[in-house]
Amino acid sequence: MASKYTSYITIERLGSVVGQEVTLHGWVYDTTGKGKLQFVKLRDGSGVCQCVAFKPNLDEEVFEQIRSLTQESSVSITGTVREEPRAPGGYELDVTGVKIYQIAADYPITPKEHGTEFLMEHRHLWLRSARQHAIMRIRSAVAKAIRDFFDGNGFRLQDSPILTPNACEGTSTLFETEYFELGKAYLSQSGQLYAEATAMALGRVYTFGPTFRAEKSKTRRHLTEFWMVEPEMAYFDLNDDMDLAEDLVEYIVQYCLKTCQPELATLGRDISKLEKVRRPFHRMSYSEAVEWLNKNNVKLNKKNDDGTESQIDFPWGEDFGAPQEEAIMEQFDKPCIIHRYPAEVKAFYMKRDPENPKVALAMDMLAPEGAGEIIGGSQREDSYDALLERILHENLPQEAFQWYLDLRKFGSVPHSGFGLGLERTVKWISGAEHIREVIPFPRMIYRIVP
RNA sequence: UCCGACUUAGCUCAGCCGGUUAGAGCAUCUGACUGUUAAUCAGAGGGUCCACAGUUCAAGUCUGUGAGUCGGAGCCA
Repeated sequence: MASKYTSYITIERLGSVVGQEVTLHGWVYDTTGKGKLQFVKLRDGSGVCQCVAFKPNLDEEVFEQIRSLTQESSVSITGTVREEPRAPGGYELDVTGVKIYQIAADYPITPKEHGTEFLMEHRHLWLRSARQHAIMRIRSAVAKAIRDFFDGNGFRLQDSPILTPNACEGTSTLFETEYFELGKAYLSQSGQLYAEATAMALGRVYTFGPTFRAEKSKTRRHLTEFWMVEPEMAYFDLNDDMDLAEDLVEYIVQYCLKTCQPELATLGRDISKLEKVRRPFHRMSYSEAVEWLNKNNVKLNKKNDDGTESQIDFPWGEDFGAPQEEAIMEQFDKPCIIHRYPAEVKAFYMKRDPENPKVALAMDMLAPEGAGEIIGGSQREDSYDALLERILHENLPQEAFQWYLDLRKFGSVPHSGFGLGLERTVKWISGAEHIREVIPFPRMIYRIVP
């Protein structure tokens, strides 16, 4: 990576200084030795470089300092860069000098196996290990791909508020806090309503920030605090919305393939699966999906009144759960968009399909390899009367939504948008087992430390 | 909120049908070693068996209650 801040060399740029004496600044990743020969793997955030100290070639004092280094000690090591096929990474440093900042004692995360509970308690240190380091670099790349994609397509970044006066969709449980004399405030579960307002001002906008859900979810794909990007576009209908979602996801995946090969290799990710993520993706309507489920005998587990369970054909009108989505996705090796869900199971602001008022112009994008839902979106209701009717029907406080209704009063236009979950996308691309591994400090129902 | 699992050394785990002084590997410390990749070899130290109550001659092991953690469902990104 080009940078003007090159006052010292970093490990990822070692290839450009072969034969020269340089000083690396970092932390001891691992040490091993064989008497007069000592190996120190040094990491500096950009990579890992093996440094070799051979006693007969060095001052007694320098060799003893090298020998005293422990895992995660902070140190600057000077030496000559050499190409060395035996070294991981291909380059090696022949040590000539060392400056110790701190000898670290009893670093808890050893190169041996650990359980996730232990690692999560040491999340602040776990981030230094190779797998987590690779995942965090992929997360950074996904975020950059998202910003590049929108910035390059005429979108403007418009931040939406995190403190909000009311529930956005009225369904999910929110974190609550006192807000001076104005009563209760809630942490935002979506910036969408505000994005609709800024889209009416700037045409195409996106909000990208943290979002909060107080649901007591305990699964490997849920966080209570996660990052979501939400584009909102004036004069986009549902088809435009789905096209944009496909373009975005294709761009993100291809960008990671282009810029994160070493990270994907560290994670042992099957690249060929990601290479297949090319437009066009699969699409099917909810009704087609229900038909497919019943044709393929994917039954719905239904609890009877007496507590027993029975398996029934999937009834039109019921929302899909994880088992249905997984069954549908098993047949695909790239994402699939399911659109036109029953209006009853979807949010109040989604526009009904003029051709079939029973369904909403909604869409979800499911990712393959069991990654599940990464996008949810819709064309928005743009008729004042229809939106007001929905608000009243859902028993939402009309006053709180007056500004939102105003958008349908003063120059209402067809418009659409969606939300893409950053962590779910990173989890899919990196192949991480659990969503808690793809955000530096995950917030989950039973964990807020560290 | 519902269902299920787990808790023994710093870490990962074993511990039989309840039976003597609690086991291994790794990590740590000491020593040997010129190419290690989770090095190897020799030695040393390291335990409130999650907590409380109960059954029993005897509980890490059986029973009950509680706590903590994890997984799944629902909700959704």
